[in-house]
This record gives sequence, structure tokens and C-alpha cells, in this order.
Amino acid sequence: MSLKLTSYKGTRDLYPVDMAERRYIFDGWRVIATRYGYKEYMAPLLEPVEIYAAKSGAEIVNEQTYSFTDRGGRQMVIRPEMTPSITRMVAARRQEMSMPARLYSIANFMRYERPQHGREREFWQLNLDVFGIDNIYAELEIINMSWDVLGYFGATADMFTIRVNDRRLTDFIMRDYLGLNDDQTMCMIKLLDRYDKMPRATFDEAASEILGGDQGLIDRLNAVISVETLDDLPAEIRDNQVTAPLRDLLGKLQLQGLTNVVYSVRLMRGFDYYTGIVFEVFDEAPENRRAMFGGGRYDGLVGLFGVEPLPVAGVAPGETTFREFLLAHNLMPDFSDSCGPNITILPIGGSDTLDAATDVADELRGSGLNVTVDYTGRKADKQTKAAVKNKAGWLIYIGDDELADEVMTIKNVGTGKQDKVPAVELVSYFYAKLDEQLDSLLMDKVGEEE
RNA sequence: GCGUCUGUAGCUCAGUUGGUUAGAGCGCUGGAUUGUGGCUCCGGAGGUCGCAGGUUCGAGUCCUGUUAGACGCCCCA
Repeated sequence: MSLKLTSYKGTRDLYPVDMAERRYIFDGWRVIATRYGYKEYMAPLLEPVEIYAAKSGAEIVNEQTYSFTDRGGRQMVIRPEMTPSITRMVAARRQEMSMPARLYSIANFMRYERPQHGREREFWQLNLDVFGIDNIYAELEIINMSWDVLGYFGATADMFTIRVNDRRLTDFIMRDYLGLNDDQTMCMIKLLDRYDKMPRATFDEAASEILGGDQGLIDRLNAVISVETLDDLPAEIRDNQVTAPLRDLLGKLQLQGLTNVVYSVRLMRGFDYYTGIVFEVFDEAPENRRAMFGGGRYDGLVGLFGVEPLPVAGVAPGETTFREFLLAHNLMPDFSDSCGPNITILPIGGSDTLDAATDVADELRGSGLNVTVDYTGRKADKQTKAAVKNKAGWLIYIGDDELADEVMTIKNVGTGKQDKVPAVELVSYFYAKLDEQLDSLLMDKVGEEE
């Protein structure tokens, strides 16, 4: 009976190449968050169950979280999301924090769900939240960041669409325009959320049932579900003040040249804690069309902690769907040849050369260079082959001759050229080479810009 | 919780109507070459054919169950 080789269901093993891809994504996220003045925080991996129960249904928390009882009898949960935690943190310093507070984190979460395309049990998310701005500029900033977070990696407007809606407008349509009660509204929102997933006939049938077969209401519903812009809405909705925030936001985004932002009357984002504008970023890759991530305004949560309420807008891109977006649009660099140290020392003589290699490695490392040593004692060709495969930039051969002469043989893997360098000049040799590399990199960069 | 598809070497796969000891390429590893990489040649390791039952003289192959994975549904904070 041997141990299993596979990782736990819904989790991923990240080998160096995978990790390089993750680092690439996270580093880009940090650049954009920082560029907008957001500061990084971190919350605990575990939270008491109550913090989620207030917001999500008890059912969801019980069935879809990893939870356990600690030794003190407390019901604890591995965080399934960041919003309650950061809300708690901000609420705890409600009086002393200067507003607006712009905060971000990149963290992992766990949900006990069936893994499928784009969904894992353990996943990482960038959480961006701005606290303390009650006007539309908060949403504007969040959507701009969502755009830039993709644009930073080379995404262009044709690769994705940002769909925007307003919870208050949806409520108006459900209650005032259609005259639905709470239950009907809830069912209708759920139904609209799945509109694109079902055949039209199925939708019509379900809608008719919710509306009690009232043909007048069905006609009114049909008049709104297929509109593409705010202006296409029936006059009694279009001319109501409830459309003002969306109109304002869309106008501002248009002025900024964000051509791929559209109004979507069917966008629902579940119906948890959002109180105003909601939006979703859609991948338009033909083989990958679906919602990547979303966000919106949630003004009601801070107050749940018993402090003066605060308006909040946020967005949370997930690594899983983000990675697939980059792959689908050919935006992920190839990291398969970018791991490994710069310099590999190959001792190819007696055991003396192993000791000498260790000393040389120590000296170079002391000067800030990345160095590894092949201690296998294999023949020179095997050592060379392994080092090249590991993407070493330079090889230092230390054999009996080098030891005797105190001169090292250095090979540039890229060019195949070799130099004989006195042992005492090794460090300055490599720094001169690094300078050359930097210069040529700068030249390339200048060349690109021209 | 429900459904569909897929499990043969580390990877990609072959394996005839059920028939001896289960194969190939790549990868890994050693040698040809007691001191130099991407070629070439020769060797080696690595498989209870996902697991368990059943049918059969005989099962990688057929049947049943089960498990794991992928993808959908439900859900998606």
C-alpha cells in the first residue's frame, strides 16, 4: 500500500513552471493595485462561522465551507471569501482610519464544491475594495482597475466585455414595473441570471409560471429582457430617476474610451449583499465564453459590525479564470526555460575540485550572484547536459588543471564561447558580463520604443 | 446531491474476434568518450493494464460494482 501521488480533490500542485505563471499574474495584480494607491493587507485563514452567516445563507455556509470545531468548542471556517474579513478589519478601526480607505490582498480561499472548468476547491483571488466613497466615482475607479488589471497583461477591448447593471434598477423593474412580490422577484432574478444557459422556450415557460400566466406581464417582461442599452428600455423605466447612476457611470466610462463596457439588464450577480451598481467581466474567447469575475457596491456590510455604516465598492478577480483568460488569448509567456541559477559550477576532477567548487560558489554568492554546484561526480558531458537543461547562463569548469593553475574555465551557454579567468578575478568578470547584458537589454528596449 | 465521458510506464499512446512472458516514442538514467550541451549508437530502471467481483480452460480486451479525474447541472458568497 503506497501513498497517493495526486493532490487533494480541487487543489493543484504547483511545480516551478506553474509557480512562475502564478507569480507573473500576482506581480501584475500588485503593480495595478499599487498604481491606484491601494495598500496591501492580510486577514487570518480562519474565521468564526458567524461572520459569514450574517451575510450568506446558513445553508451555503454549512454545506460549502470547510468548517470544524476548535478545541475550545468554537465553530471555525476556512475563509471562503475575503469580504467579511476585510469588512471586520475596517469596522474595527472605523474611527481612526482615514477615508477613503483603499485596500487590496492576494489570498487563497477554500470552498467545498464539485470542481469543474474554472472552479477549484482551493483558489486565489485579488480583492480590491475602496471604503468611504458614496458616489459613482468609486465604481468608476473599480471598473477602471478591472480593465487595467487585464490590460496590463496585454488584453485588448475585443478580448473581453464588461457588463454593468444596477441592483436598484433591477428592483424597480421587478416591483414597480412588473409589480412582483418578494418571492416572485427572487425567482425572477434567479431565472434571469440563467437566461443565457437555457433555450428560449424553457425560459418563457419558467417566466410564465412566475408571472402566473398573466399575458400582460409576460409582454412587459419581454419588452425589457432583450434590450441592449438603457435607451431601449420602455419609457416608464427609461425616464425614471432610478436609471441616473447607471447613465452617469456608462457616460463617464465612454468618455474614457472604454468601448467594451455595456449595460446588461440580465446581469444579476446572485443577490447577496450588493446594493447598487454591479458588474461582471466576460471572457469573449470563443472557446471560453463566460463570466471571469465581478464586483459592485455593497454599502450595508460595515454597519453589521455595530459601527457607523460605510459605503464600499469592490471587485475580486480570481486566479483560475484569469489564468485561463491569458492562455485562451495567448497572453501567457512561456516560463518553461526561465528557472535555474545563473551560474553552475561543474567540478570535473578529483574530490579536491568538489571542495574548490564549494569555495568558489560561496565567494560568488557572497557577491550577490546566483550559483549552484553539480555535486554528483558525473562525467563532464553529463554535468554539462544537466546544467544546460536547467537553463544555466554560465558554466564554470573546475578540473585538476584549473586547480593547479588557479584559472577557471568559464563557458557562456548561449554563445558556447569559453574564457580562461584567473580565480581572483571571477567576481569582477561576472559583473562585467552582467553590465553588458543590462546594456544590451536597454538597447533592445530603446529599439522597441522607436 | 444528479448526469455524461475517460482510466494501459513519469508523459503521449498502441495492444487484432478474448490466447504464451504487455509494447513504442519521448522523458529519466548509465555507457560509447578517466575534461565540455541540443546529434548518433548501445544498455538500464520504471506496469499487480485504476480497484474489486463475475463470465471463461484462459480477461488489458466481455459484464457488474466501485474509485479517481475531466466536463456539465444544482450552487457559485
